[in-house]
Amino acid sequence: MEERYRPKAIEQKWQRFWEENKTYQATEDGGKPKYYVLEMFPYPSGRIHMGHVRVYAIGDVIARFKRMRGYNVLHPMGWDAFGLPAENAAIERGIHPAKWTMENVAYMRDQLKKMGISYDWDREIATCDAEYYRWEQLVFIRMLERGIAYRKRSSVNWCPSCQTVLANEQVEGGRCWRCESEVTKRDIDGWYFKITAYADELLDWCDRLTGWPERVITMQKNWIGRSEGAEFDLPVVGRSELKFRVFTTRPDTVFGMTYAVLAPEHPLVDQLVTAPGERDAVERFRAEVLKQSEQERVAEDRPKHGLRLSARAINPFNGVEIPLFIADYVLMIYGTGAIMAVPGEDQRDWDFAKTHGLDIIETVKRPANWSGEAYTGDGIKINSGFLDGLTVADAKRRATAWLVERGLGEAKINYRLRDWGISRQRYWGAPIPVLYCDACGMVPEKEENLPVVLPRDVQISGKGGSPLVSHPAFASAACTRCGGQARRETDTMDTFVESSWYFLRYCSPQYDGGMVEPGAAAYWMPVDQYIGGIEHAVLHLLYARFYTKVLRDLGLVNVDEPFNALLSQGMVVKDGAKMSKSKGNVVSDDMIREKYGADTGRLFELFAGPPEKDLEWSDQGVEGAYRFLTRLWRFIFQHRYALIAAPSALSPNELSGDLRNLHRLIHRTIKKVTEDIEDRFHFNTAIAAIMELFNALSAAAQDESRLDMAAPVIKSGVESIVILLYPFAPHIASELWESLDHKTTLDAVGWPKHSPEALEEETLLIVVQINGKVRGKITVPADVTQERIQSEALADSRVAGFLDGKRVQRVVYVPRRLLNIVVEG
RNA sequence: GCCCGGAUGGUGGAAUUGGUAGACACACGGGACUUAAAAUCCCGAGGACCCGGAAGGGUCCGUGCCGGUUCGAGUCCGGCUCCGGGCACCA
Repeated sequence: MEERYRPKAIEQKWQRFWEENKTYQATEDGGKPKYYVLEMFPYPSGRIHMGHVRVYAIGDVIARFKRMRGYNVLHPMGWDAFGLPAENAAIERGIHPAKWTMENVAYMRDQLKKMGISYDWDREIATCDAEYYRWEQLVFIRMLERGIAYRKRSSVNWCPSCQTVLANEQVEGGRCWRCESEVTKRDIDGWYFKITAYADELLDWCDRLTGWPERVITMQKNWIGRSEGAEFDLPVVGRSELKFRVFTTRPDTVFGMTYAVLAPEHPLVDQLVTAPGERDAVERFRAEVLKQSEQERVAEDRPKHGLRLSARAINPFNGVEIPLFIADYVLMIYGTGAIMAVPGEDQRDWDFAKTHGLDIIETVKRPANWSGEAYTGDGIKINSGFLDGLTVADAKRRATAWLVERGLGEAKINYRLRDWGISRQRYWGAPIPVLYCDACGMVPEKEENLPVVLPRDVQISGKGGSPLVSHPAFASAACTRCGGQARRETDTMDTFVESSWYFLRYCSPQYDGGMVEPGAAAYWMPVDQYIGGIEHAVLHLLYARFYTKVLRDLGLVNVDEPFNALLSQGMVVKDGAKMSKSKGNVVSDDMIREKYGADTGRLFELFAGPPEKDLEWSDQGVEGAYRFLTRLWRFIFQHRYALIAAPSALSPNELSGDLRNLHRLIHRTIKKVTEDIEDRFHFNTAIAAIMELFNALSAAAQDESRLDMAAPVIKSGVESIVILLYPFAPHIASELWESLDHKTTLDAVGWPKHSPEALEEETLLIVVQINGKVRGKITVPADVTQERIQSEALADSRVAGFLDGKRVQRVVYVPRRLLNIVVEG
């Protein structure tokens, strides 16, 4: 053992040891319970920095801890290797996306190894590997057969900068999630996954995902946006052949309907409007709506624009004729694209009615001191014919029943969630395995032809769309049905498809009989603990849940949900912004490792705060972590031979006074660190407890005269610290363990158990309060009665001074902790 | 606008179910070592005020603000303020 702590040398030593011994290789055998811990895999964008390291450090603590606790742990790593930045690099620097990606992978893999993260590297995968995405293509064909994948022409979100379509989940406030360009609308043919078919199941399972953070569940529920209501037809006045369907969540308010609105692009509008003058007005209105939807969509409190049509509709409930509008606040994409308007009980309708001078009928009795506009609360129905006197909930049921009895409508559930658009007009992604034949139309690729390999020999210019379109060998192919000339699909899949099942592939990464070897999936799935950033609360995490359910229905896995528990870690922040290359505020992990070592970098990020909170980067904080490891190193170096020589058998009964307290602290620390890691993932307090124990040991070791007697306790304390520190700072812990003359490695040693006997206290510190204020503290034997404590407290001179002869009204005793004497005045 | 979080020393953060607020660490101040500095080690510390020559001792206030429940509130309840996040014409 060297006197100086040289992190670089020992980190290399142990990393080599782990690699050579395949310490972290996971196998399916063993009588141990399995534990699958996974961090969201990274996009190989270049370099890992300390902003990225946090999630891996968290995952590694859990993986190492669980191994020591006797679990068979799967902890894999791979690369989300398809995506736009690779293409952009190709455009900017003329490097092929594949080369750029794999170079980044090589560098980042090396970085992760140098951080000492305990991955089973034999299971590494990259999603751009044809042996990976071929299974996704096979599943695509299966989804196609079942109608879960389908093609349609639709108005889509288009990112002009990325030159591709985006899914709804990938648009944030009208902007692209990646490049923040303003998203526009386009009518385009594309492929969709029918996630809406799973809307109910995705929603129902939200309440069973008890290991997920509440806010992620809330976000997913909101995103799915289930609403129950009714649908029915409104006939058009004087045109018996024409009617339109409306959806409402408030069928109880039908008697308050004073007008109806169609979305501007509603197909009925063209049939309703025949007079040339009105047609022009409609077209002008539509043009205006289309224009504003791009720019003013995000604007707050947008005024509602509408155009009154000459046609009128009939309220089927009371036969009343009502005016009909087209208006921008009704969307074609939700419900039926048409609404009945009830300004009395809907704020949007109220706003519109006010600006257009329309009637407002109240159908729910307002509370006594109500002063608002539209009333959306509960109450008793009024002005509502046969619904009068009912509550809102009862009236909803009655109104719906009324519609059903007459065959006019039905109960209906609508979702905000829309099908997942997966076509991307880009090169660097997994090819969609279908062909278009002039004679046969769309035909799937034959299974034996899979994978449809993404060709490497392309020119990427960034202009004129995907280079696949002009790649003759790829784009033209023989029809799989008639053998005739066919055109291959040149869109590629959204990269979120690859990340929707990578956790499955880790179970059997080499398996060539399908996506996953059934036995391996049955053994490892689901992921027991998933860790990642909150930014994927509705993106990746919703897609992966959906895709898993599809795979389950295809018989490929037998789990309903992919991730049993989720930990959403906070960002690493520096100078008030998230640490990122584009912000220019990154701290390189290479530099941290060079100066302090991987253990220090990890320890700092774990100690600075609980994982779910944002973490403020602090150079001094890193220094502090380094100082702690150095002090520990030096302490063990100094006392090394005494510690090795000291006997280790200990019984609390043989100890007295300070040493017994120290012994108790050791076991209290073991208990606390165990619980902090296992129950709450509060690594910061676990590390604080370790530091506290070390401070106590240092103090005990200073008294040289008693060192002999103290040695066994100190030895036990030091060894406990080294073991407890292992998940956080594995290299230094391993080295210190070895230097204490241990032949087995820490992975084999196992996690310590605290001894309940050691925790027992022979004396108690009782806080004495008078009227709730601390007035004294007394030390009493642990087995003492309340009466005894009370009399001792009253005898305490300080306490007596405060009592000052006042009459005691009441005494509250909290066993073993506190005595509160309540006095008059 | 709606729905979630959050607010504790100079700073990051502790405080298990209501029971000693501020663990641990950073920064800071003082001291030791040193020719000097760095490193290291030791000591101090929420604020205001009081007693004492001093070492030391004491009182009051204090967890964003106002109120409540309780013997006792950082923790529970009601009402606000500010900050962060999500959704935003979804009928």
